[in-house]
Amino acid sequence: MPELPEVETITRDLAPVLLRKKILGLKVSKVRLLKNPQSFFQRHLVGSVITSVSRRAKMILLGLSSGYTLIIHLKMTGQLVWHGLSKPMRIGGHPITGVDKVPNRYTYITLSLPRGAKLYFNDTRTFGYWQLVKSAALKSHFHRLGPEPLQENFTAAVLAQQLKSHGRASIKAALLNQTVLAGLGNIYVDESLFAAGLKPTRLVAEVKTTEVKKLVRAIKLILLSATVARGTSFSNYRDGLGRSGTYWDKRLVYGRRGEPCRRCSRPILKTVVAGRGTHFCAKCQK
DNA sequence: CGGAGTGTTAGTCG
DNA sequence: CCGACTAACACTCC
Repeated sequence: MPELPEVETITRDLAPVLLRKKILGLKVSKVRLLKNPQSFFQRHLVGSVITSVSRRAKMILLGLSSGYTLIIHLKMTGQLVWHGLSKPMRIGGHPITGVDKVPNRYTYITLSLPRGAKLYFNDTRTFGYWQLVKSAALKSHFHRLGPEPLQENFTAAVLAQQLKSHGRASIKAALLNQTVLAGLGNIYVDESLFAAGLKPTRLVAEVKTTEVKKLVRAIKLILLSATVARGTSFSNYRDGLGRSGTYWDKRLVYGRRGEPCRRCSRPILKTVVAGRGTHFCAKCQK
């Protein structure tokens, strides 16, 4: 499901309702989704207070008073849904057709919070996970992860450096690689490559310095406007304010096979690159 | 009904 | 180390 803009949106929505709240209880019906033993979660998660809510790459991070950080990865179909007693609110995640209520049959983890509030984790395909890592060890835990593309210090020079050891890969494969750059996924890689005028199959070694500059501008622009739009959603996804992510309407190539290119009117093509469905315009991308 | 495809990534193999 | 490929799983679409 979610790439950087979606996870960022979910994180921002969750922060005000989770910050400084004590975790009163934990219920798990699919232990496989926990990366540490459930007893470990009982000890270091339950009873602790959430002291920070943030994002790194496509992961949501809850800092805890126990000295641990809870890492939540939604992978393809994970959802986080917060419910308060007085003010039901749905936060994050994509719809599960015909399953509007929580908890439902895909709810595998539930946190109990003060005043009867709950945080539900639903995940149809069950690829997502929860993991506790010592907060002091977070840096080394993430040491292989690439830079955050929306940070000021992410520049063309930085991307060029990151791409250096991947000269024989396609530019699409490299951008999907989270150790090269953190947070891009299939939608925003296709959109960024279109915006930069680069064909997804182009070998990294063949990408010129001026093109890396264009690419960095494109990535920042796309991710920023997608975040402002509160992400992309198929179908009837709702964010924390009950609205849909609206980037779907702004996308220029993803999921537009056969439709006219917005720049040159030629039909958008779909192929497979790096094992993923890939959309591009043969005329506008070289 | 069967098979392909789905927003991710860890693991395997060459 | 690098990169291609696949599996993990459940569901939708054709």
